[in-house]
Amino acid sequence: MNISTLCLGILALGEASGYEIRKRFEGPFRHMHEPSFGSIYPALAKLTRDGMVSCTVHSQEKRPSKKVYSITPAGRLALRQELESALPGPDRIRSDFLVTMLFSDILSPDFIDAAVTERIAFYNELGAVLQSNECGGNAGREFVRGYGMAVCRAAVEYLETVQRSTQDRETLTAA
Amino acid sequence: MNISTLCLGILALGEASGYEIRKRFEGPFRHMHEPSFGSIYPALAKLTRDGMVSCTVHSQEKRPSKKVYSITPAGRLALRQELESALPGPDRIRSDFLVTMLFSDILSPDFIDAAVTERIAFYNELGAVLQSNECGGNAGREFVRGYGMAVCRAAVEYLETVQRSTQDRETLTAA
DNA sequence: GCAACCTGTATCGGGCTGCTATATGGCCCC
DNA sequence: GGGGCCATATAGCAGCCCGATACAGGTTGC
Repeated sequence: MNISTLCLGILALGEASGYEIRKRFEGPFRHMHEPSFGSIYPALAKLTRDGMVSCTVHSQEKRPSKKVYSITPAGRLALRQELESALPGPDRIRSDFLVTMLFSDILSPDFIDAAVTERIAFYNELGAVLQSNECGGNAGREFVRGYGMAVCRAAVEYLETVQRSTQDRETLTAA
Repeated sequence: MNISTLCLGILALGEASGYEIRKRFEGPFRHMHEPSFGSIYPALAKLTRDGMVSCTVHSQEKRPSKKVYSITPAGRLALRQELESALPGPDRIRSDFLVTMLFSDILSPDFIDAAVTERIAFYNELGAVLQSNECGGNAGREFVRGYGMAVCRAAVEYLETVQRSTQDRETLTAA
């Protein structure tokens, strides 16, 4: 799965500009992928060259004009073939947080505590964003939303349990 | 957080070869990072050049000889400074599975069902690997293990709930 | 007997991220 | 009122990283 396929998929749900595609992965989809502008714009250019999408320039008042892309029938076909060509592979994860925690023995307890506290706040916020995003309509969107919420909840629960047990230990040591 | 820092951290837990570093991220750590050989070997070469690690060749009978790397005092200092220089940023996730599910409306129900079933099996297996890995000793390792297990459990629960409700709907439709 | 797989190191192409540039307008604060 | 910062919008580039490949010998399995 490359960024071209990802863009094609988003455009299958409705036309959008490169900027708008990126924005969709900041709100309620940011737990599944976060493509950068540096990969989205070249991907759209290539898709246009290959006839998978068509592009029309929309002039806007008081804003820069934007290029709105629409998926073509050829694009829709290619998208289905690409997605169904194989079962999705395992998620690629790079968690700086978990790496930091893995080496917690050589770091200061205050730093570790701050990292955990920040992470709890982060997942609480993400959970709230997912919950408030009613979105409706599309079953796929609902699934992704529900998945994100389930994982967020589990992460917060685990982090809070660990934090409480750490605090208890400190209280005991102090006493 | 780059691969150099990651390697330095692993070496802070004990000396290892490039191959062994990779292996550690296949078993119980594969939910946090999966660095490739193509990034590990250049990283180790650079760390050696910079005096962060030292390298000795171990000849082995009936096996290729290997280069075993050890962290130096300078490396230990640099690792702490690097890790404590900022709180860890958000996880970078690329989930082909969630992307596929997002576009489930335009894919065949059989394919979606197969993808969900496969994913349940995957997380069940990962959960089992994490559980069986007693590891002990290091608090960081315990934390990462517990986190992985919590997330796995939540994912499986959610996926199974969705799958059951889909089956119920099919039963209703058939009746 | 030979195919398939494991240990082990290393390189290379290409994909992607993060940063920067560029242009324009709105908002806040001093 | 002007300086700084943020949002919209597109685009290019350096550098990091992944996946594939090469190479070499050993072991397991049929």
